[in-house]
Amino acid sequence: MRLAALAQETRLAVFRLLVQTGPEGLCAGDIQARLKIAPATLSFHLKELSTAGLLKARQQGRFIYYAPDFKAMNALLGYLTENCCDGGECEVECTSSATTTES
Amino acid sequence: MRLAALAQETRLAVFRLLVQTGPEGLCAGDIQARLKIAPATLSFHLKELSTAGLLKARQQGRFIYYAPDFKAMNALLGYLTENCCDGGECEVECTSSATTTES
DNA sequence: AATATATTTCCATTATTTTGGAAATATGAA
DNA sequence: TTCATATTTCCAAAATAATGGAAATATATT
Repeated sequence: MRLAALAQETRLAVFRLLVQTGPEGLCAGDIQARLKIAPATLSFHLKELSTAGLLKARQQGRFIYYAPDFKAMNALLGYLTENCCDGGECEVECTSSATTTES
Repeated sequence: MRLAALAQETRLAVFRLLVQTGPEGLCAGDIQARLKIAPATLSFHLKELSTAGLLKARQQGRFIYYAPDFKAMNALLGYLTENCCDGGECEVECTSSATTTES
């Protein structure tokens, strides 16, 4: 379940960081350094997010880069909009331009 | 955390049912009958959703009606769109008209 | 091959969430 | 007041998830 993958402090933080970073992504070590998470723990969450389809991983040398899968995120938003925002005054709008949201 | 409230099978089912039902809502007993959940369990989840701000409850006689809080749902979608769908090709669109999604 | 670094897997521990029976509370009806 | 129904709270058991140290794996460098 994609929702469940995002519904966890640490994972949401990781995902947000990666969204901010953009499509190039960050390698595990960088994420670790930025968010101060034990390697094993981070690895666990990265797998969780990847399994859910929210992250794409690409190996580069001995680094593994993780980047958000925007398509998946769109699908999730689509699902929520369709199934959980109907019948009502739904008014979601996409700010395609970076809305620089400080942590 | 609102995400966490929705990120649970049973609660998502409850919320979807209520969204389908509309602003009048359903009383606990009806939800219970439809989704076949033990009363104590349902009560627990309803509280969870209410606490998260996703449901509004109104008492009517000895029945308690629960209805989705569409504003809260919009806020959640807004948050996700802002924070988790930036930098990318985000293209969420709201289908304000009922898109009859069968369970 | 030996060494160094990046990341993951293994695994046990701890923490959190979910579940539902039974008792309690609330409201209404007779 | 007594009885019936709706819902919740209490509480303990069961299930699931998160954490991180230590060992394993993978890749690169010398």
